[in-house]
Amino acid sequence: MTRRIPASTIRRLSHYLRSLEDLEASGDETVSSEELALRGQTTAAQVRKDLSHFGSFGKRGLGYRIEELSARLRQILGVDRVWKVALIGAGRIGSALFEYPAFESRGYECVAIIDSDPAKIGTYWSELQIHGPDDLESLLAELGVELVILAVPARAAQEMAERSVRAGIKGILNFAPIRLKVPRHVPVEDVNLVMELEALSFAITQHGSEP
Amino acid sequence: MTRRIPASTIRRLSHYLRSLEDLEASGDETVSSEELALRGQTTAAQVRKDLSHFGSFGKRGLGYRIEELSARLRQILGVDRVWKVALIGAGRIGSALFEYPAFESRGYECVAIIDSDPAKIGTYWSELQIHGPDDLESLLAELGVELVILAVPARAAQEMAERSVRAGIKGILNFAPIRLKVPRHVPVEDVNLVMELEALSFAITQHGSEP
DNA sequence: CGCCGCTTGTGAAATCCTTCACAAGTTAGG
DNA sequence: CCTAACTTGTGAAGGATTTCACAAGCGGCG
Ligand SMILES: NC(=O)c1ccc[n+]([C@@H]2O[C@H](COP(=O)([O-])OP(=O)(O)OC[C@H]3O[C@@H](n4cnc5c(N)ncnc54)[C@H](O)[C@@H]3O)[C@@H](O)[C@H]2O)c1
Ligand SMILES: NC(=O)c1ccc[n+]([C@@H]2O[C@H](COP(=O)([O-])OP(=O)(O)OC[C@H]3O[C@@H](n4cnc5c(N)ncnc54)[C@H](O)[C@@H]3O)[C@@H](O)[C@H]2O)c1
Repeated sequence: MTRRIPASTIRRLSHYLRSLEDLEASGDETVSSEELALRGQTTAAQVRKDLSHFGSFGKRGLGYRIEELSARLRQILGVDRVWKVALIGAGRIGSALFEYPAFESRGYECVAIIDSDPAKIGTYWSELQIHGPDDLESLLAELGVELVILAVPARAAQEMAERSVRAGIKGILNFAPIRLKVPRHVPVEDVNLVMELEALSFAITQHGSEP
Repeated sequence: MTRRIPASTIRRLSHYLRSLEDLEASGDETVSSEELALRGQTTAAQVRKDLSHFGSFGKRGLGYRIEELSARLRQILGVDRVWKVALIGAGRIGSALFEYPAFESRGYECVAIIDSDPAKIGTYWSELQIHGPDDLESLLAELGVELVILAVPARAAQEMAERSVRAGIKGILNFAPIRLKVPRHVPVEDVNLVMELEALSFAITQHGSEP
């Protein structure tokens, strides 16, 4: 039942989970694929197919038990536990991310901050002291860091990625606008603002010329 | 020749454009689909197919003239001109974005900042005075704003989106973790950090259980 | 208990996207 | 001018994902 899962399915699973958390708050017990589809900008069939990749969690005639399904989704997405994260690059985007509460409330706990700026090294963000990059490998390894958020300038990103991999981390969220070269077993998610804007301007331009 | 274009094609086009800009700097005159594929983490056939959606820009036996192709890509992506952008929400993520230089250097010019915090209204970021949300519609319309970057809390996002649309804007880059409901002709790109992290933890979890 | 209305899970069909494979241009060189 | 070496542009094939459509399970009610 669990073969190769489309990336788009995973993104939708995240959506479903958020919808379920909203529903949980509002007291309902069950939800149908129809309702979930409505909130997720997709179709009921798609919801059922997405879920069917991982098993069958619903009851015919009734729908899905909200609590049960959200627990199951958390398990599938791997967010039924706390992930230890290191932030590399304590600049503008790094500080916005560090203070973003959704971060921690979703189970991503920042346990280390690393920056190369001598003016920042040694200072504290909340309880966390900012470290220089020299002892990156041992620091990450000792703390058991699994995820790295890379928010350094593009020219430093490849090196920091390689050193993080050497420290044994398991995945990278990369904000630098370059394609990182890392071993195949280390997943990388890229966040690229300029690309998002270009997708927008394309869509707008297209729209004007083709009604 | 230009039918419905896959979203993935557009993302790759952005990549090609960045690669071409690198190549431009390094003096070469032409580039092959092979070379472009190498840099873009894709295949030569994919590059040619992507481009063929929009016409034929290469010379057989030779490849693509770098300058010409990058100009053409800029045209296709709609970045051969300056887009006027408004930033709504001058908080942590808003300020990181405002100071991000890639922004302006790629033709996205911030011409207005809007925030509801009385302590921020009236203050300046660089040359730009922060406005309150009261006169949002007239402000955006007068300035001819086409793109909005929405960086307000989730609960305020839908309202700000609707008012921006009423002001005549043409697209939204949305950082709030909700699905905006806007007219079909207004494209929205969502940036959702938590979803990216969940994709990572899924990939990692999966990897462990299925070698 | 049996029927009804509802909703899931899932093969099969349809659609969308990528890869293949090759005819046809292009340049260089003899 | 002819051939060799390259490289594009593109139908057709192949693969992946989405949509369709319906059998089958479930709860409620008479
Ligand atoms: N600011 C944004 O809105 C934004 C948006 C999208 C992407 N990005 C990307 O995110 C990255 C960071 O952007 P920023 O705006 O926060 O830049 P920034 O200059 O504000 O911060 C970068 C930080 O990284 C530190 N640094 C530099 N080299 C380092 C190294 N080798 N090891 C550890 N730390 C190092 C610097 O000291 C600085 O504190 C860049 O790649 C940028 O392109 C930024
Ligand atoms: N901080 C991050 O790293 C991060 C990452 C991803 C997404 N986000 C999302 O981006 C949005 C902003 O996050 P943030 O961390 O910058 O929050 P923030 O609280 O630092 O900033 C939000 C700003 O919006 C202003 N605001 C509130 N209501 C407004 C309204 N109606 N009109 C105009 N301005 C209004 C506030 O005064 C504040 O300045 C949120 O939706 C958040 O979920 C943040």
